[in-house]
Amino acid sequence: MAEHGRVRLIDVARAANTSVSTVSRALNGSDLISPQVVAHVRAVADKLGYRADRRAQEFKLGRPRTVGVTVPDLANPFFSEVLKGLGAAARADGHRLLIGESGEDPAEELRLVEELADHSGALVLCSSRLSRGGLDKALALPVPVVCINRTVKNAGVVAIDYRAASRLLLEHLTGLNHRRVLYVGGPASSWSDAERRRTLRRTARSLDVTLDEIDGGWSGHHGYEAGPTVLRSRATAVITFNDLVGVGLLSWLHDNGVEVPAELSVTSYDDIPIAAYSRPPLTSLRNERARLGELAWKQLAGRLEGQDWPRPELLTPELVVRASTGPARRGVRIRTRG
Amino acid sequence: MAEHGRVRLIDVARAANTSVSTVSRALNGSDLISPQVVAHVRAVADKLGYRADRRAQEFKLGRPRTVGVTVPDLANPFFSEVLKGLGAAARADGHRLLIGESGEDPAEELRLVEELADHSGALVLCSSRLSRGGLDKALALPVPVVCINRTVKNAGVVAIDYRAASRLLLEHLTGLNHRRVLYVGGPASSWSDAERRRTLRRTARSLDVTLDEIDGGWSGHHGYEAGPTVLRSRATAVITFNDLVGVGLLSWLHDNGVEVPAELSVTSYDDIPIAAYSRPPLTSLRNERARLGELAWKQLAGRLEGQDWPRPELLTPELVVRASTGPARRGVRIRTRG
DNA sequence: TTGTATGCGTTATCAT
DNA sequence: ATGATAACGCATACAA
Repeated sequence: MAEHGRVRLIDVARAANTSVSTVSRALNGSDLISPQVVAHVRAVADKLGYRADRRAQEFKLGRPRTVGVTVPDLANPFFSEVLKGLGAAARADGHRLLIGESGEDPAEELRLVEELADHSGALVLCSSRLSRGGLDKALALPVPVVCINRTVKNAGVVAIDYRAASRLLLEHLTGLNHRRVLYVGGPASSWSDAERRRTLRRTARSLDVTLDEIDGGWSGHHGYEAGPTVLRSRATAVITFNDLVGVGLLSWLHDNGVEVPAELSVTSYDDIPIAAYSRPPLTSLRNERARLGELAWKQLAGRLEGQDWPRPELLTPELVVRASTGPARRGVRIRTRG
Repeated sequence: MAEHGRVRLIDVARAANTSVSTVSRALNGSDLISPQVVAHVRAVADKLGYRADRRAQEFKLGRPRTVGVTVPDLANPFFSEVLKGLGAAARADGHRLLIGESGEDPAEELRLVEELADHSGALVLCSSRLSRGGLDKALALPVPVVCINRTVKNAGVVAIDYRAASRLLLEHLTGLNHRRVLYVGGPASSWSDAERRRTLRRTARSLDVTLDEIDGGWSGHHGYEAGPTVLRSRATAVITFNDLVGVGLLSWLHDNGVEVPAELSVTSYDDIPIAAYSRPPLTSLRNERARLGELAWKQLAGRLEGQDWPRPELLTPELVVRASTGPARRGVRIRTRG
């Protein structure tokens, strides 16, 4: 009967001696159809191994039930967790995730966004590295957009409350008598990095802390390579862009005989799993990453139903104190070797 | 002109005073059309902000240019790297990635696979946790399937050569005079774990090494929790299922005053980035994860063009020796405290 | 070189 | 309760 590769509705209809409409209705559980026919059609469909062509269905029905997502780096557990939350929430509502990784490259992210928009009914930009202009282009696309960790108008926004985050970090450090703190920054195009810097500066001022800043990056080797500069600084505590950078820095400090936290305290944002297993375990800011994804979908779902964008949602992190932070050393640094 | 939300081909045709076919051809660069018309149509399309409905295009053209992928755990850098390689290769050939995460759950993976198959033209199962029967169902789907790190018939196969891997590991350890080795295993449904056990046993026998095994898992806390059991064992060296487990174990050992590698050597599979930054840095097996993804796509691409499945491809890992392995201790364990 | 008409697989509208 | 048919947006075989 089915001489095509795939069994179609019409094949089932023929085999069941009825019409495509009847088969369609029977399979979709329409109530205006006789139970016997439904049973019969179901049986025939099963026998033939019929599977509805979901693409054709969605094409006919309208908007694709697919959510396009961009992340800067799939290997960063922060983003994996966001994707988990987003994926679970979206799937609960019958949607799938089309994922693209920009490799921290704004130009690539823009290409990605346009490609994804062509196949998705909605877009989520995770920690977008897009330029202002790139973001405008993304928002001009004919699909609703939610930004995670970046504030924009005319879009959904879900973000970590970095103001609260930076305050937690600095208050913890001042409580340990640190007065001179160094921030090892993240990727240049990162809004999160800019925001961390802004809130750190502001809070540092209010707490009478001297804040120095250097450029860093997003991964372990950026932290490792920042080692020498960190050592030259006069700071007694370091805040790194994220845990990956923090762990890399810890590694360099160990390799060069700098005792943590006796000589230098290290702390960071995100609290990904390895923060607990690093040596020493890293004091870090825990955030509800999966929740970020979940809320992003909630905003999209509402928007797709015609509602207005809600107000930006800010998630407050929680400080997890571990062994990498301790009382500020007094006076000059003790060098144990090197 | 466009009273629908979206600008369609026919809207452009009307605005350009021509027909849909001409517009279609002009936009797709058909050669049998006059340059002036092409220019005119292009201009009109741009002015109207026309974007082709890629879904309709693909629907019309046939097979969806989407590759469905399942991974057990998005947060494991091993899988992120595979996804990077796969995504890059697929995208270079005009395909996208539909990603699903099973959360290490075979039943969930099966649901996922069927859902993904409905929207994809091909499937890649990464370290599938599917039961034998589940796998059969997956292979019966009307799309070609490639398995990464799992061997099956009638499908593409790309995997790490665990035989070579286990040999590298054990020869390294015997070179350091270890004669009693403990393997801390992975998830029960993992083919990779079974394969690691099988090849370790076999190689251990040939090298006259006593191999003990305990159950573990896939993440840091599995390693941490294996600590007490590891300590009770008489082994002088431990091999963990992967680096995440290894790092967790290292953390427990440190917390409990066991010196690595003086008292116990620890080594592992995968060499994810944190292996280099753990304390001590972890001796591990580096593999070309991104390449796994790349090769998976190559096999799929060939298959989609009608070729037969090629022979399974095995990637040989490389041992990266770091500070977590050293000469076997002699006699009983020295307890520094506890 | 361009336009008209058909079909991809499905759902929904309109008859019956 | 069921069947014939139009339509979703596009590409293309065929006609002109």
